Amino acid sequence: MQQELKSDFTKQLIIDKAFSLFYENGFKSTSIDAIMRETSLSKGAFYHHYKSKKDIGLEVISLKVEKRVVEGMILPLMKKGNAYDIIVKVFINRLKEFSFYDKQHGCPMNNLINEIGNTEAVYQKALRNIIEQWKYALEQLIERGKYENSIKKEVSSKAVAIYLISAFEGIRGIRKLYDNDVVIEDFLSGLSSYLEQIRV
Amino acid sequence: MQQELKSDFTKQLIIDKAFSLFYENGFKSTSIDAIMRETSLSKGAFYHHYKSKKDIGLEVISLKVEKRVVEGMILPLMKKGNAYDIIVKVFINRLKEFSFYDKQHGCPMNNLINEIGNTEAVYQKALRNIIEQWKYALEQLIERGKYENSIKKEVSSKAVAIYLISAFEGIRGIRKLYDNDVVIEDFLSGLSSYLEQIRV
DNA sequence: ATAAAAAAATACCTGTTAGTATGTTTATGT
DNA sequence: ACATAAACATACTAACAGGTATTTTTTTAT
Repeated sequence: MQQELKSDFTKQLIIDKAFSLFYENGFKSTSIDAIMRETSLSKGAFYHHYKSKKDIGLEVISLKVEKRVVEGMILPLMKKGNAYDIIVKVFINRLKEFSFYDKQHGCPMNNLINEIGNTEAVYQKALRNIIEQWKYALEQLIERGKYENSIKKEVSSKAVAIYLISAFEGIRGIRKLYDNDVVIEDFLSGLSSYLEQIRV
Repeated sequence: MQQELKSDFTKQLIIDKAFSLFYENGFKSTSIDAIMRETSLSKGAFYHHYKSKKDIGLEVISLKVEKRVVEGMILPLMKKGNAYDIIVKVFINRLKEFSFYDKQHGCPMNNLINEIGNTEAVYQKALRNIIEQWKYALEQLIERGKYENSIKKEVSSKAVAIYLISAFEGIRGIRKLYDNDVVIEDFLSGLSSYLEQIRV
């Protein structure tokens, strides 16, 4: 039992450090050596727990990246309350509240989508799965908003959902090119106006 | 004179092959050896014309990537005609007309933004420069549309411009995760509705 | 024709990479 | 207590990376 705890702890440590390095320097630029240097463990420890770099990449996507999107963008959509208000709150507030570090490094998911999203089918599938979850939750909320009469009945839930997600991921990338938030402020203004148009 | 032509030809060949490989496999995953294998020339030829990988990266950005965005998304905005119609045409049509290859590999600029946009100041600047040109041209066109009464006077040109660009780049990344165009069709529906809202 | 310079090729160097083979330490079940 | 297996460490390999040094080939100006 003590052994299992130790194993779980080590695996979690490796995943956490791997996520940070992938986020800061990219997936391809991060070596197994660099990850294990961060954990203060050896390469032997890594290959005892994971079978390849691809393996840890998939673990990071499904455990860390997905968790981040679920907690930051999906679960908040499922709360009770006015559907329109929830969308505004989640999209606008999340963008406003990113740390400097997060703004500088962009969206971990979007970074991976653009760096390795079309290189290997397994990465593609793991990342697509996150987008699908997000898209589905947002579509459901918009449907609810139409039903509860806080969102216009004429809008297409699918269309609004993918349009919102695309815009959000897009600005997260573009912001990486700047040293200030001007571009985010303009974006927020555009987003607010857009949301006004789907409001009932 | 013959020598200069030869030199120019070789440099262009290297840039073209480098662009294709960066686009298909990413910047970091593309080696100088791989580029020169494509040109059927030697490494010596590469280092005769360029001083480093960073050097060719910047050349590809400012000559190939920028050209692509300018020709595909910026110059078409500057044509004569109804401003609103031009925006619809450029954004909708361009997205519809991408080849399978282009849809699969995403936007070369967006790929680079997310892969190396925050690693080196020189890359950041070169890529930011393209975004700024695009943003400026779009803002100008929206202003013209307001003046000519094809676009609502209440909208913020800056806000609409960055919102449109973000959404466009965002969907180009997300599309990489899929094997079909469903996500693009939904996006186009969302984009059309959005544009309807800024129409006078 | 020939010297100088540009273009390109060859061979190499040093560091890094993912991954393996093999050993040592630590926990576990009997 | 002891055999077994898991956890981890050490040392290595083979391929590949970016870059350099040096030589050969081609062009150009005189």
